[in-house]
Amino acid sequence: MNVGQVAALAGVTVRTLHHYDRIGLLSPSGRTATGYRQYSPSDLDRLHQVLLYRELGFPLEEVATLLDDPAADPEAHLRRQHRLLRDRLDRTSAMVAAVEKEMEARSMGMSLTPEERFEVFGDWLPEEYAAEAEEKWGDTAAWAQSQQRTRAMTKDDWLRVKAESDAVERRFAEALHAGVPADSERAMDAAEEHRQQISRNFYDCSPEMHAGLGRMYVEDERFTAYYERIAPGLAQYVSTAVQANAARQG
Amino acid sequence: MNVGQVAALAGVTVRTLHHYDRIGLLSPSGRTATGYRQYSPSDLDRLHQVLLYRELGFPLEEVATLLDDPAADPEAHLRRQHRLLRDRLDRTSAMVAAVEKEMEARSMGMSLTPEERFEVFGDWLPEEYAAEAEEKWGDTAAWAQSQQRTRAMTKDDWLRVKAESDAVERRFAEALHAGVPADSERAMDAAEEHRQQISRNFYDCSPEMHAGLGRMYVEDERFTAYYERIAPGLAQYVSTAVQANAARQG
DNA sequence: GAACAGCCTGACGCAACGTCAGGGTCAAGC
DNA sequence: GCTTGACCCTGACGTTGCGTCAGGCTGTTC
Repeated sequence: MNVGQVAALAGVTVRTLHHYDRIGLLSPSGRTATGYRQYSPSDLDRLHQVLLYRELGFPLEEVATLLDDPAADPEAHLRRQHRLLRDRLDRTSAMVAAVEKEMEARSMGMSLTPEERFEVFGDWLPEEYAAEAEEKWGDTAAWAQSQQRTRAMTKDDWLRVKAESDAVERRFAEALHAGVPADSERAMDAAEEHRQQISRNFYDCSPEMHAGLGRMYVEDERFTAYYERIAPGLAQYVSTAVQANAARQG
Repeated sequence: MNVGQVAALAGVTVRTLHHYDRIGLLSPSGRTATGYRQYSPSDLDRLHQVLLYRELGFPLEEVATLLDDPAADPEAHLRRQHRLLRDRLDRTSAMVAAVEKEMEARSMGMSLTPEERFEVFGDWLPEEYAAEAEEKWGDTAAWAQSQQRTRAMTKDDWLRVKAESDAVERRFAEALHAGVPADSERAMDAAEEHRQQISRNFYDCSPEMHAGLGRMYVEDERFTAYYERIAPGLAQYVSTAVQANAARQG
């Protein structure tokens, strides 16, 4: 097949295929004597994968590394795509629900607080993050353990985990609001609860690892944003409490 | 509120807010004496809308025209956002189903045809298109009529409409495959059926309007791609048949 | 009053293409 | 065998939506 046909089949432009060729993401396996690109069935396979990952928001360079990884078999890709798509499904449902909530509120003549309205953008951990996390920690024991446990979780398990973490986040927020110092006993106790929660639900989280997480809460702006959305100053607060707790343990 | 706080609340970067200010999409309603941006609650409202439309894939310039349209009240935006989100939900479900189908096929040791695998990218009419269509035809009587009728449609109605149009597309494809000329009686009859289908389900489609549609099938590459995915050469075939039929009527 | 986080305005960089420009190629029809 | 029109090629520049410094003011805190 030549470019035009492939483009029509896949619903992309010819220019896009040229681009993928240029950057080495998808080079047709052959050329005619006159230089026309010739796409084989396996090229179409690859294009299909590329488009799925692209749709999920992956940068093309990352798509290339994913697809060129010899350790990742086709089924692994399918499983990952399936998981990411379900994540998106959940996220979109949440947004639909949020819009419906707002419509309802409006029709009753009331309006929501800004926090409530931005909430849905907050329940994040979107596709991009999942991929980055895997790249960062994919080869650690903790990641493997976490993957194993979360794979076995049912919907109910997830709700329970979410409720647990909401609760500990509330404890932090209340302590902050009450003016309790972040390195106080009370805050450190919440931090310890946080650590044990992670250990129970995801992976064995040592105080050292927990301290590392704590640092990330202020260094990675997405984590910062997550906590700041719950309460201003909470990211720094949790970070300090977690690190103080780690020091106390050690 | 100043930039940093708004950014944390909404889960975007400060740079993004600067950008929105620069392009006039969202300018804070005030500045301090020293030039600091000050965001009011209504600025937050607008930001919320912006982020929703952005999430749905609208270019920022279009978001601006949407939000600055004095004729569009907040509820209209909510309704549109709701519709677009549900479209995305349907589309994502379809993709999940497609991946599951492929996983199943693989586990049984068989593989799908390329057409089957790209199908899901094909059932298009995504968010962007809906917006463009409205911009193009939003002020025509046909558009209003179509909006009115489609609003009243149930899920079952949609399935029926989809089945009808699939059937007429198959008639075209079979005629093409059989080598029947596009301006033959048989092809023109299919075209006439197509026109009446549009008139029944969407808006009164005169032969002239139908001829215009026909031209678009070869001029707009997305329509072309749609028909080409059913069968190679079908876009041109349908276009010719539709225009020949219009000439026959006139 | 010194330190440090937070804000400002340029200005350049980048990803993923869109969009010509200028020029060969292929199939169909005369 | 020649034209015509659709299709292909390779540059090369343009666009969107920010990221990422750089260089400099502001505001709070100890």
